[in-house]
Amino acid sequence: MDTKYNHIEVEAGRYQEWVDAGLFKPSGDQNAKPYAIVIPPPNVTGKLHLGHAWDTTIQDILIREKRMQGFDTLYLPGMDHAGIATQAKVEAKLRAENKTRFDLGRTRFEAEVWKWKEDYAQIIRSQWAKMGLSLDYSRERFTLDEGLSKAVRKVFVQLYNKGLIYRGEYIINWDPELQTALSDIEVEHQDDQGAFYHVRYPLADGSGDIEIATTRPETMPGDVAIAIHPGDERYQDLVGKEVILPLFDRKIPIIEDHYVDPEFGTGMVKITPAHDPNDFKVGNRHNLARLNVMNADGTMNENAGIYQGLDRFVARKKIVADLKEQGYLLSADPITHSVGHSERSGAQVEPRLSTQWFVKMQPLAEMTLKNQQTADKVNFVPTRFEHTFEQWMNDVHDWVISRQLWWGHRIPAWYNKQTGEMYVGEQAPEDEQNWEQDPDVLDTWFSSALWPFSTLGWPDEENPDFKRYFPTNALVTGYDIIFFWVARMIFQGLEFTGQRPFKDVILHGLMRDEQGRKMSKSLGNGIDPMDVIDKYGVDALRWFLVTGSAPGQDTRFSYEKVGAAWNFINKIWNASRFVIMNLEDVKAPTTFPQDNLDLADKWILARLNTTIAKVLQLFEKYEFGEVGRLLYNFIWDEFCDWYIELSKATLTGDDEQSKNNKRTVLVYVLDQILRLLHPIMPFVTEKIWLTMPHSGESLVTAEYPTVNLELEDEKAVKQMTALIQTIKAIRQIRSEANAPLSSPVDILIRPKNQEMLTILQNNQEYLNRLGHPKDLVMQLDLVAPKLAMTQVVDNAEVYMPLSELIDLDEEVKRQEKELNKLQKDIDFVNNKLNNAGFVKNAPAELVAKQKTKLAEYQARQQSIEQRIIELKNA
RNA sequence: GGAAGAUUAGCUCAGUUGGGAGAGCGUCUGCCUUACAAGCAGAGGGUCACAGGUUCGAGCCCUGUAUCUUCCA
Repeated sequence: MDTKYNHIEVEAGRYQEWVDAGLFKPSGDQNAKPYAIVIPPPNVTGKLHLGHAWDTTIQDILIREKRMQGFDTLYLPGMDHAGIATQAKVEAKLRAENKTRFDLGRTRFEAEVWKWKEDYAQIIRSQWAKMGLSLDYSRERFTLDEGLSKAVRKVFVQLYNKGLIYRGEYIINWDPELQTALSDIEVEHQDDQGAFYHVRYPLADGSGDIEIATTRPETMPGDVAIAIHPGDERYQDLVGKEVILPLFDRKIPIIEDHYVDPEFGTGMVKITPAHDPNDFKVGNRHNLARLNVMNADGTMNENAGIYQGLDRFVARKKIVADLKEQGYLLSADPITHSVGHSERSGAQVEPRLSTQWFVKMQPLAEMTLKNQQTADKVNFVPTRFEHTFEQWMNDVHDWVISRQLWWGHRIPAWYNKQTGEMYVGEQAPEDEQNWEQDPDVLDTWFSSALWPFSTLGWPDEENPDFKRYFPTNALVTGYDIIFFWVARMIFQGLEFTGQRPFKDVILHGLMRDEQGRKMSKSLGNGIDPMDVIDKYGVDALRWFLVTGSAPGQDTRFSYEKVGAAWNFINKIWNASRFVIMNLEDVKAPTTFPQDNLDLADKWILARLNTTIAKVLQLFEKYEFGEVGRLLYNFIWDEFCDWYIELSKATLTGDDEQSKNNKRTVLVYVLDQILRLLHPIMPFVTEKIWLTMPHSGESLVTAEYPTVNLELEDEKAVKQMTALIQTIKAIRQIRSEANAPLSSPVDILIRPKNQEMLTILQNNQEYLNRLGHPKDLVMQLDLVAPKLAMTQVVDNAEVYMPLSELIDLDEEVKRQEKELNKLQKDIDFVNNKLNNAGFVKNAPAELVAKQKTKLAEYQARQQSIEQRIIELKNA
């Protein structure tokens, strides 16, 4: 083995071996419990980013742990056709060739996108492989697969027949750049600089003017009324009158509507039903015309008069200039206001009157919220996101599902060429030639909402996968897509399968850059997980992702943190190297020696057992950060720093029996450590495991550690703690006295009692190894040397005579400082014990513990006081 | 306007039934102790944002305030 962990060598070819050996396929064992996770399908046009890396790592950890625990595990891969994103990319490619999709036509364009899709799907698969995901590729799905498309059609038709899908003309969010409808949640609001234009509208009867404030003067040609709040005393005399629309010389009425906020602006607003969602509702109430003044691409149309053909922003400038010139503009005050932008293109969203398909959300939301009151509810981790979800569901709007795109599931609705009659069905009407299919496609999320069951064969409810693995066990994703995806899967799952689609939703946070900013293309601060893997290896990346944060909490990425993960792996690598180098011909560690265990052996086995118990508990609660911390501390601090160091004393000795024992324990603990770590860092653990004696083909299917009550040993832990304290005392004295291990010094120890003396005597080789005394004296009745460094611990006093070297004053100061600290401790404990409430109310165990502590402190205090006197008299 | 999160060591962050505050990185001192110098040993460093409250006991529970962030309208 190399002296350094080399991730390239460790990872090379391994994944393919696993896949070839079929280790990622479900065992299919009918006696085992099923455990299934479906991957959140990445956009087929994209590459995986750190967010994907994060949730797939968590998924893979869960799957690998369950697989090792004997579950029949299915981790199902797949991708999403990502309508808008993919189409946009392919159109951009065509543009570079000076072509548009219209040049190709729908069929050829779709073929072009499929080609594109194949290329990217391959990239994504290779990235999954690099991440080490234990996916069953034989079940890979794509949202546009025939089976999934069938599911989409069935769902659409069924919801339509139930009256939960409808078509109608409403104001929707329109992306003028991509020229498609967007759902509410595809609109991102951001504060933009704009202006509040105050415009004078003359009354038609010449009796004066009114003042209207607007941020969108370009919609003025679409104005059909002026509204005031009913009963607004200031304007009572105006109701029923008309005003003349400036620049357009058109008369429009003044009406009353509750929508108007009399406190805001002038208390009068212009009503433009075709260009504002609120005005649209006002228009409906008052039966006003819907005057659309814009084209789909955001330019002004024929209803805009002389402004026809101008882009909406150009038109705004022009109209403002004209208003000013003709004396209608009273003022223009700069304001910062919230403006909607397309999540995809970034274009300013235009509220647009248009005929679209919608899902009626109210009944679905009610059903979903009701289900959350039952035992079949979906459990969110952390639970606070359950409230986020329910709150959104409580106030959900109808979902615009049609998109004016070519790439996606075509809406299964046909219109009769002669009669205009509409037909909705899973198949085209029989006389298809007389019908025209709706040109639009469905929102991608409409199909991904079905993902947990459509991938398992639904709507064929007899499909063995669906029967066995649905509902799935866990869904892992970022909290940022609770509304987009998680919520929709839940209500579609309930509506169509009658069950929750997954039991638990595990949400992680957002990966931010080193300064805490969101990673984004425009900032160029994104980190490609593949670069991280190239530099540090995927095991380090996985360890960082999963242990570096608390549940649901955002995390800052930094190479430094990944570097720390690398260091840990290197530590494991080298510890393993040590164990393997010392193994001789020790066999596979199926068990550990029951007899002849020394104190250190019993201790490390007990500590291992405690660690296993805690890890198992924490995994159940998805507390990966805590799992990491626990394993890190056990491996580095206890196994490496103590057990391995102590084992050297035995291994360099010549007692063959003890040496063999030691080897067996070393290899047993290492084997258990590798098993514990394998779900998190599969590559390096597999490599090491295969290098050392092992039984079985691969860690992937090896058994996960379980708690073994026989290994518990409180006494050993207590004794070992005392031994460690003593060794630390020696080291501390040496360090304080600038006496490195290489300098020969005598060590004298006065144990507190016979038990401690026995412990020390039994473990003298350990004291020698880690304390390097020239001479080691241990006596119950030891007479402390006058001039010596002293360290008092719970069960012993440790001396290092240094008559020539010691700085007496310094040593007295050091002991006084120690005494000071001790006094504070004593005061603290005394305060508790003197508090009647504490003694009465605190658990007896705790009170007893405090009493023990006090006794120990006082004993140490006495020793130190005595020592100070001796030093002063020296 | 509504909701959620954050505020803990110089920096980045943990801290899960309330019982003497931890890690990584950084800092200081000393070590090539034959697994690892990307390491080892030792040290220093925190009125847990602030103000109240509950409790024998609060980083943790409750109320309020401040600052920052996010989501929704």
